[in-house]
Amino acid sequence: MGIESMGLRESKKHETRKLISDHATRLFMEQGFEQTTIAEIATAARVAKKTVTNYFARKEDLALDHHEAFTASLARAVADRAAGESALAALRREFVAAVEQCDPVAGFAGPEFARMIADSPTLTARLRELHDLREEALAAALADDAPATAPVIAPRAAAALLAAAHRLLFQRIQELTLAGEPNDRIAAAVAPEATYVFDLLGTGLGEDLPAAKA
Amino acid sequence: MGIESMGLRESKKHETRKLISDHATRLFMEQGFEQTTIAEIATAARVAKKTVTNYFARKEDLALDHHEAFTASLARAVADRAAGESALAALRREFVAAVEQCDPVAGFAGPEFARMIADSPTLTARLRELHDLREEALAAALADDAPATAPVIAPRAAAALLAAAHRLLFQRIQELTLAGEPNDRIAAAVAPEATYVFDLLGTGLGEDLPAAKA
DNA sequence: GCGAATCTTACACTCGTTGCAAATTTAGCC
DNA sequence: GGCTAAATTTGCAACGAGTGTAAGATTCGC
Repeated sequence: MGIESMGLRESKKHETRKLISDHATRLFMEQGFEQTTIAEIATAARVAKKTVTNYFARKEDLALDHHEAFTASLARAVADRAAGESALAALRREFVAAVEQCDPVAGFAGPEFARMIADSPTLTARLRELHDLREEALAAALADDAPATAPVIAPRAAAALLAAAHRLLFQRIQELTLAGEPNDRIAAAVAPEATYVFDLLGTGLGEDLPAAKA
Repeated sequence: MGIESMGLRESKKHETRKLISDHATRLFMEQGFEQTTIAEIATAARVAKKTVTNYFARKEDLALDHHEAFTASLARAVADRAAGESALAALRREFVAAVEQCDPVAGFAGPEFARMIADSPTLTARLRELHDLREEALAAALADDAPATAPVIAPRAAAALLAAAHRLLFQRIQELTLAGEPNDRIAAAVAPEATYVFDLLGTGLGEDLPAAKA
């Protein structure tokens, strides 16, 4: 159902929310997250400070709002995969595709956005939490498909490793973004690294990888 | 060098820090982390509130103070391993040993302590950060041993997977502690799960593990 | 002792967050 | 259109974490 199908009250709520969020994002980019106060955002959006905190329970939510797509991405890829495809193959395919189209879900954000997160301990912590939620959702999806004979830890173990791979590559993309690399060069650099990481996930660390001590 | 070898000033600083930390820990256990205020801790320790925040920059540090041993544990196990032993083998051995002796570094804490963390979003976030720092330290240690021919992502990839395994098993121990299990039963339950997880790390997820979709 | 360095303290302040009740706006109905 | 009920916005007050500052107290090196 779209905006047209809701009443005036509900539609105004969406407007107000977007109004606040837009001003917040702009100020965060201009001044940084920690340097911007909620009172400042309220003034810019011409609403009461309490209205801001009514819509967004925590300040972090003003910057990292629509995380639903992010936290659900891995679980969805697993749940939606074709019959016979392994979870690893599905997640690998998903990541490669996301890199090709520079999907924000994979870590592609503007340099300003990446800078905003990197400069803020609060946002960095929140992002860590989102990675965790993503892993939990993945574990639940894997548990749905797990054979009854598998140990109970199996889906969580697979989720931990798969989510760790995605998180590492996400951070790598962020890192290159912060270094000023354009998206196409980032994609070119990360693609072979993704191949390496997912191959590693498939075949294991082995007994002497990355290296036995000389 | 021990306490006896330092001057009066330094020795009093240690006393004051321990005094504050002890009162804080006691109050956290009695009332919960979020329910205890810094002012309350200061009053209990008979010092100024500012003295508390001088010693402990953040409230979380009052509960999770000596994290050095934790964040360095994986990197140290890798750096100290015998010649010829793989990083995976060393970390596996390290974890098994930690479980056998119910080491807090592996996740063994009293039920009250586990409850304190689980009930506090602040402490949970801080613990997440400590897991992250531990992974970073491990990546640095692995990078020291990595052959020059390996891709730059290799040590970070191995660290991400190895740290994810340790984090998962840590959480599992916490979870069983919260469920009221005694340490010996936790160790008995986690040992085979550790075997499973580290085997998985060694051999990889494969192409149809944990399961291809039916 | 005595000056210098350091630690402790009190005070004031900013900011995120919450609770509450009044004022405003919208919804549903006559 | 007008009226009541519900929801939203607002202002105000308060709490708690964290910071800066300057004065007082303690310790150090000589």
